[in-house]
Amino acid sequence: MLNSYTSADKVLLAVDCIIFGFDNEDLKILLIKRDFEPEKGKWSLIGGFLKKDEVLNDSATRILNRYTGFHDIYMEQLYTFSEIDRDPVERTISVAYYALINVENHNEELIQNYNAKWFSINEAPKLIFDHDKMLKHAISRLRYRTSTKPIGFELLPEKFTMRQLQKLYEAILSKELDKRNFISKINSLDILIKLDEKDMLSSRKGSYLYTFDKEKYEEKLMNDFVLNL
Amino acid sequence: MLNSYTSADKVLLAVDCIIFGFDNEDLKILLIKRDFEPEKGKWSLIGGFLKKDEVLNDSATRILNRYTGFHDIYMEQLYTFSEIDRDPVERTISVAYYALINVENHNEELIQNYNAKWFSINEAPKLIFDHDKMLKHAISRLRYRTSTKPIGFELLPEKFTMRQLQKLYEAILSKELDKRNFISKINSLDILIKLDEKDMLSSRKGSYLYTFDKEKYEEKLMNDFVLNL
DNA sequence: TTTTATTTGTGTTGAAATAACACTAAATAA
DNA sequence: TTATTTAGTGTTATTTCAACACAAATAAAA
Repeated sequence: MLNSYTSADKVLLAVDCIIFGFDNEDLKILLIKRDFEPEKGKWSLIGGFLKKDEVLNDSATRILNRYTGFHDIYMEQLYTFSEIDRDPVERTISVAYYALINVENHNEELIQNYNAKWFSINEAPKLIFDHDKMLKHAISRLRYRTSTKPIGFELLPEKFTMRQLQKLYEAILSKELDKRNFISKINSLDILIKLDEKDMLSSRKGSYLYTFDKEKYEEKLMNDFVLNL
Repeated sequence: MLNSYTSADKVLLAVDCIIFGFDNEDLKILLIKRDFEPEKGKWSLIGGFLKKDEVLNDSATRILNRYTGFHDIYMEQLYTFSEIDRDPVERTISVAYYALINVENHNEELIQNYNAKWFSINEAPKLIFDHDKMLKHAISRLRYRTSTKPIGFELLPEKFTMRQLQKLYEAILSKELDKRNFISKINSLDILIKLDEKDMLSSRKGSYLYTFDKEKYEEKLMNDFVLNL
């Protein structure tokens, strides 16, 4: 029976992040053009290596911060990928995370520095290694998430219209939703505050702006629920 | 920018398995009494270390085989745990898996050798390290699984009664179900074959035995579905 | 000033799914 | 023969879900 720690093999542990954003039309992911070998010049998820005295979540946070400049990013562990040759350089196990951020207020400069770019998930280029598989997983998890947790706070601007929220759900679920049914389902969650203010940019009539009721939102984040759209 | 593989830290990667079984009454887990330090004599999930040239799934399979004697065990990766001091001996990241097996036909001898024992999930002892947390995760994942995949083939004997199947669902979901509603929902899945044979042991009247229609079952395993009980 | 075009905002209704509910049938044991 | 136990089986009310259309507000164009 193997009971000796010292005889066990050690491996490299990477963390790769699928960063989702939303531009009022499409669901997007942030990719970088790798500037080192192997696969230099190819598109890749952002990632890095786990440090010796670092918890995985902290590692993901550090990596996310490095590429976006953000602290406090919503993020969840996804799955751990371990195919032998997934990384041709050296055996590397990768723990994938996905994150949700607001496209609008992230750091342009950082994006430039890192040769990063937002892609619609439908128009994303082929990615290196097994990153395409990770992305698929992430999308599927994000879809599931819509049925058990509120979503939007992390992806939308502070104030947003009902239409924007609906577009977000449509982008994630990749299907069209009925406006009236959507509104009544969302309202039944009781997490929105209707403001006395209209957005006049997107229509002649103008549409009311909403914000999330942060307390109620976070309470739902903790305690799941069911939402069938 | 960190782009050097060689400068990254390597860590120990463990695999821990939550093995679920079912005894017609309770949902059970297989635990072992550790026979080495640290925490010698305490109850623990079965586990081991990932080998250098091994994929995580294979590692879990190997470990499951060692303790149960089974090949072809149904198994899914759960989550990766990485708290710094989760293992007091050395920094160890652990990838948790859960598995479903049939309590009846597993290897008694192996259980003896390893000081293993089945516990009802309600009566499980405190476990070492963060294994309790892993167990919680696993139960929650198993519950979710009932709503998207068929379940039972892995946990029940070849032939079983409707009541047994219901008891299994009740044990997993930890709630009582209405017999008539349960039967009609299960039947609508169209994965059972009613046999021309009765089990006379558990009642005077005797109850029909069923088996899974393996093909249909596996088709549903691949393609999810929705089952609300 | 009037007309046109565009997007918002709002309820009802039929269909489907779900949850609640109770009695008879079969067999063995007393 | 009677009593006991568990199996087997449908209906109904409630709830949820999906489909559906038109008027109101405004800005732009005529």
